[in-house]
Amino acid sequence: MDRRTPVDDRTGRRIVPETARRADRPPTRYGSRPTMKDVAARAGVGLKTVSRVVNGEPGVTPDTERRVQEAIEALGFRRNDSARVLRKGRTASIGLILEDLADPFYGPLSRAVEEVARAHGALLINGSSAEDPEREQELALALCARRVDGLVVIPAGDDHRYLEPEIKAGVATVFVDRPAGHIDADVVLSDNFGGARDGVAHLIAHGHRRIGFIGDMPRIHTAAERLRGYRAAMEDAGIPVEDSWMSLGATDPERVRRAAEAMLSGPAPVTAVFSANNRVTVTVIRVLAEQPRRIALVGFDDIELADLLQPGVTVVAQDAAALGRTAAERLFRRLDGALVAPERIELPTRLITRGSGELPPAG
Amino acid sequence: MDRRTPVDDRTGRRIVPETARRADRPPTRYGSRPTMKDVAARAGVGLKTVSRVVNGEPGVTPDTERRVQEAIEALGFRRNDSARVLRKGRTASIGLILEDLADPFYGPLSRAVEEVARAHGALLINGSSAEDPEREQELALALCARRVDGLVVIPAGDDHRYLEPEIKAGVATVFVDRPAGHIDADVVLSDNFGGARDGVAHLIAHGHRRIGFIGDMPRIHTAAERLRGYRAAMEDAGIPVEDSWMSLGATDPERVRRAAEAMLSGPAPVTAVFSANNRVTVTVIRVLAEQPRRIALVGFDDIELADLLQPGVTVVAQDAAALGRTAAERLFRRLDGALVAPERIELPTRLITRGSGELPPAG
DNA sequence: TAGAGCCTGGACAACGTTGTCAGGCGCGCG
DNA sequence: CGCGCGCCTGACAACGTTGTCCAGGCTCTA
Repeated sequence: MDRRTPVDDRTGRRIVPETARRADRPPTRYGSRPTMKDVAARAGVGLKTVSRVVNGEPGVTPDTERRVQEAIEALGFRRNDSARVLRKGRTASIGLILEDLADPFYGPLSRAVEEVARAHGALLINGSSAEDPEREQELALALCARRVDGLVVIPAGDDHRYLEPEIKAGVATVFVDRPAGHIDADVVLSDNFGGARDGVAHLIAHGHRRIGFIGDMPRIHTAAERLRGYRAAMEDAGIPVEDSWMSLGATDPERVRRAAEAMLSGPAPVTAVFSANNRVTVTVIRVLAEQPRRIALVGFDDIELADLLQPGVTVVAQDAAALGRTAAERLFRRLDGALVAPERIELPTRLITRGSGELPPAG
Repeated sequence: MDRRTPVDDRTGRRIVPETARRADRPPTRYGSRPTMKDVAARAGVGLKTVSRVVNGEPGVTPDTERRVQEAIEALGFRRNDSARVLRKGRTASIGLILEDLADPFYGPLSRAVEEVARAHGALLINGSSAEDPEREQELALALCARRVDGLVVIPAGDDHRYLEPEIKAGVATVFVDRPAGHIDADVVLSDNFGGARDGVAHLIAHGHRRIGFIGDMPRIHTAAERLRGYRAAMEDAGIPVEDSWMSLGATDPERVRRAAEAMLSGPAPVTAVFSANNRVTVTVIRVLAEQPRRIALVGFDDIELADLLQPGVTVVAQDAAALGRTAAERLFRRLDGALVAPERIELPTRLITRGSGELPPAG
């Protein structure tokens, strides 16, 4: 490292002052902004004429338009959209509330929502609820106070009656990944039940009967649905499920590790595990790698590099981008006034076999 | 899958109408919103008194406050922040422009920015530039028109003079991950040069002399700095670098694969590779897995599951969350009026050894 | 009991933009 | 030559909120 510049001991940061401000910079007062009135005065025209030019409205002589453009350029004018919003009623922005921006599952989802918003000329405001219903509500209402045109919500809570006045007032609202609670609204979901059932059936088809299930907290809809899928697959195959094979709770590595190790020990350990989301899967992979026997694994949600592990990880993949895209498109169609009755849309999942789900039961 | 509900053949979506709206719902006109005036009328008080209650200002009798609260409740009133912003000048929101929300590197970064914003009572508006300078500018100016209080920018372009009027007008602006072009502004960077140099020196220390470098397009600052670090390490060790060992360009899998395969073939192939970002690393791992000999690898940026591969992937990790946090904190300190001169802050990187970087040169 | 001071409440303007409407000018037609 | 029509242009109000300022009523004290 370059040792000539001072380094903050505690943080290790290196701090270098930037070059001094260039001398030719005009002495402008900070914090002031030219308005259309200023532009009008400078161009020697009326206020409304400036508005016409800025918005590309017809009815302005080329000569006048040029004068106005010059004044705008000279003053560095930029229209104040807050005032515009106040006047027009629409903000051309939508809100997205998800659980955690840093979770790799939500990256593609929010990117997809953003793309659709961009195509409709809208900006995206987003916030993370951190799986806290109160924070979800706080965020949603703050966005409504900003008068976003619409809201895409990945619910943390299970009661969304607080949004009723907003929806009535015209905020187009679509729920994604999990259904809304106690209100009628558009919902876009993955086929959590079917996906989990297919994944577990896949393990059964490869000879497993003692299959473990490790999932998220049961109050979360997706977790409950995936458990239901597991139970359905086992029942379809006529396999009675033992309580010790199922573990639901927080997805932190410590708990998941304990749960997995419990299922894998004792007199009749499981020979396969179904892990019900990406965070759980990552920890389960670590635990299985330490086992003397090869344990089969199918995970819900795809994972980067899953194909490079030994063995490759078989997963039930959901299409996060499609979830986001579908929800956002529906939101804008509603804004265009096309839709009336709320609908529930379910997207299919896809089983991707890579090896871990095809392992035979270990003696 | 449940076969009783209709399925759209093309998309595989299942569509179910939600239950009919509840009958007890009052017939409200959509799109209308009560204002403070309405609340005042209903409560039988003046407009300003409502404002006082809504903002928790003193000088209102408990009895009056109760009456106002009841009216707010009854009408479902929610303050219109657009009008508030217009009046007050501050929006309590900041903008974040990054390259791609879906890139796992930017998830923790934007999450960190959001956390800091939240602590300051501000919302986060964000957009992706898709590495397109024009789109970056378009987004930045749109956010300025919304009168965001500040801007965190991961630059796609290399000329940011277009932001000068905005910064002068008081938009607190901080650049992250890459420096700003042609303007003085706060910058928060990782030590790309030092990190790359350390990573390459690590390979040299394990006996390698023929070391390849695969990086991003050289116009991107981080890519250039990491290449500089590679060259410095090689020079420090007195190893002359051959042109065929270096490859810079787009990070799509096809190009990276061709580049890696080229370095690994021929009469004197490289025995180790330094991959200069997360996307490159993922592809290089795939290519190396197909090679008959064990090739050493050090990558810039950490990768999930890197520890579970065979061998584990040695990386130079940067702290994305710290980048975002530092930038956002600086932005808010500037908003508080504490800062004057722009600074350049550099965060250290960390070498994490997991096996792939410690392999000896293969015969 | 009267005056001073405090506390509560409300009228009014202003924030910067856009929609409405009317005025002025030039040109074509009768 | 005069009238009417159409095209530009600008004055004005309104969007919903907050800051300023003043009025009225109350209490407390001399």
